[in-house]
Amino acid sequence: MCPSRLILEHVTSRWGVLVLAALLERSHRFSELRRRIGGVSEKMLAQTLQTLERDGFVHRDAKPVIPPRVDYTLTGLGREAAEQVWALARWTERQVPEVAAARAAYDEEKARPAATA
Amino acid sequence: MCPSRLILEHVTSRWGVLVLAALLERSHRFSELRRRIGGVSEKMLAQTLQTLERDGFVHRDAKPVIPPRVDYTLTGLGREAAEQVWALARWTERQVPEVAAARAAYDEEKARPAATA
DNA sequence: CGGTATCCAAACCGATACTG
DNA sequence: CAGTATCGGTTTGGATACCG
Repeated sequence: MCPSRLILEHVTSRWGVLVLAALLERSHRFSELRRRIGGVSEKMLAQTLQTLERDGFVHRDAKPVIPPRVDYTLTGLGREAAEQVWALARWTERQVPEVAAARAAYDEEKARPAATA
Repeated sequence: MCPSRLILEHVTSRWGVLVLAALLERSHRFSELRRRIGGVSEKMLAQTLQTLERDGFVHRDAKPVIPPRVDYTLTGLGREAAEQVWALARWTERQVPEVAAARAAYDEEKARPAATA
């Protein structure tokens, strides 16, 4: 697989985008992220965060206190990535109507038994 | 799921990016794409192309000749999308060394039983 | 040539239970 | 609070065989 694919992968993964978007606004604690994003399991959030940390996109700041407190912050690389991905997501959102129209046309075309133009 | 996710999904899917990149250069026939991309099964290529066509990113031009000849071309929307995604992929490629370094540091950190800073 | 249909293995992901 | 471990359902995707 092309090397960049490995990065694009988590950058565009289901939860990766949402984590990046949340952190683009400000740092978050683990449960804050979980509540903020909504619908993500602890497992997936932890996994996503680990991958992002591993690749240098987020910084994990674990404070040795009780109860534990861990803050996640974007690194410089992570901020750049988040901005890129966020821009793409925004562009995509603007195209939603056009895509919806294309889908409708496509479905109608397929539904039609034959003929017509 | 957020609506834009559905579009981002195929735009950033394993083969979607590669198809868009290939078509960004020029139109391709089905088997041309298959050879060009390499490693993609007929099934996945067909599926990818159908999704992209359905959403209005590529135009499918089937000529009623024997043997069959089908050309795939980017639509305006598809070209925009391809450029965006391609730009992101290029940016990603430039960051590969930085990410590799981050990974190495991360792995070394994990390998270390304790101490040091 | 340009697909579709079927089968099967692997990966993904959520729910749950448990730990430091 | 911030995770890890395990299990099982769902989805994904490749190989193969076949059709127009």
